[in-house]
Amino acid sequence: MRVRRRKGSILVSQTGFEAAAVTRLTQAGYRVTLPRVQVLRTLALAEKPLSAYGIHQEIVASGAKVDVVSVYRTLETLSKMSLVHHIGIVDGYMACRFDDTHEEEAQHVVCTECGKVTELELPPAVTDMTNRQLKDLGYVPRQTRVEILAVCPSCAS
Amino acid sequence: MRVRRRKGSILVSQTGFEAAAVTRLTQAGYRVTLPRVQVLRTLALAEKPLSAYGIHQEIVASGAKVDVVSVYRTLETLSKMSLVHHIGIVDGYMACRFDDTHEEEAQHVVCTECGKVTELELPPAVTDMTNRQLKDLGYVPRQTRVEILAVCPSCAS
DNA sequence: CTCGCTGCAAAAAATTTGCACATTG
DNA sequence: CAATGTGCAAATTTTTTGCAGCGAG
Repeated sequence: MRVRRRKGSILVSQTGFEAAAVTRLTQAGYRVTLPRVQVLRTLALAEKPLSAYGIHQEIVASGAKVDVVSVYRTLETLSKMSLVHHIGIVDGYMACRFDDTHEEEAQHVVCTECGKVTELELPPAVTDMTNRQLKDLGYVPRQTRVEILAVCPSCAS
Repeated sequence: MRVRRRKGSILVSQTGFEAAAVTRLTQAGYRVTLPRVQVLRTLALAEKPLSAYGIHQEIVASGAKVDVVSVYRTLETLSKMSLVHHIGIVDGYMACRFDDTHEEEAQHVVCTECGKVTELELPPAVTDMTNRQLKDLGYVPRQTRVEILAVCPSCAS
């Protein structure tokens, strides 16, 4: 079974996230186990970022069962694979829907009203200017993570 | 006792942080209490962000004593006053050394090697472009918080 | 003096570790 | 069948709440 691959940061279709993730795990030599699928699925359906503990509660509430420990360990793995992102501001994880592993950048808007988080792509100029300033100061840019607080369209209306 | 005040985001002198903070608290109608001073002092001296719990441990280790609860409550107050910033990526608080309350913006670089965090000011062009994009998407920008991971000058050498 | 804050006590929530056993590929 | 990953048990660490009493202004 081959993965559909495209150039650039093409968005993977909503429903395809889980399938794509499974493939990526397999290709990387990880096993596809129940806890991993459960976590992936939970995050794929989540409206807002969930903490490790929260993900566990969600799964249990839905009738299934996993150990909390497995959730923690799973999140470590998925993070390494860039299949999930950790959002610092709200301390929660969310599914990363970009097809390629854009490990170098992560940009999110967090709605201060409803807590929803959206992954976005800032214009390259922004990233470039930021990186240039960092270099001027003697830093070596690794990963530019931008977290923005704002009121989302539906809450603003 | 009058505060020295300057226009714009002028940096308060390192040692003056505590004094300035005390004045700001007073002016805002907050009381200047031991726990608050302890937390302010601890953060003023800290090399890297400390969690609430970590701050408590630090204070206790130094021979003084406060209740953990007070540290948590103090941090809430200081955050509201923008005297301290919470850094999401590393889940820690750090002293905010800018004189005016620039509540709308916060930009920090976190060193992936040593964990040190530096507050920085990005060129207005960056902020402007970011805000414009957000508005185009229907968002109402509130606070643009930028957290960047990089290797700091001393670790890079 | 008088609220605003603190400390204490205690419970709840979140995270971590070690080891025997189950399961994927 | 051999790692790799899971569940269980238990300890630890971190955070929250309610209330009586102290002390900053």
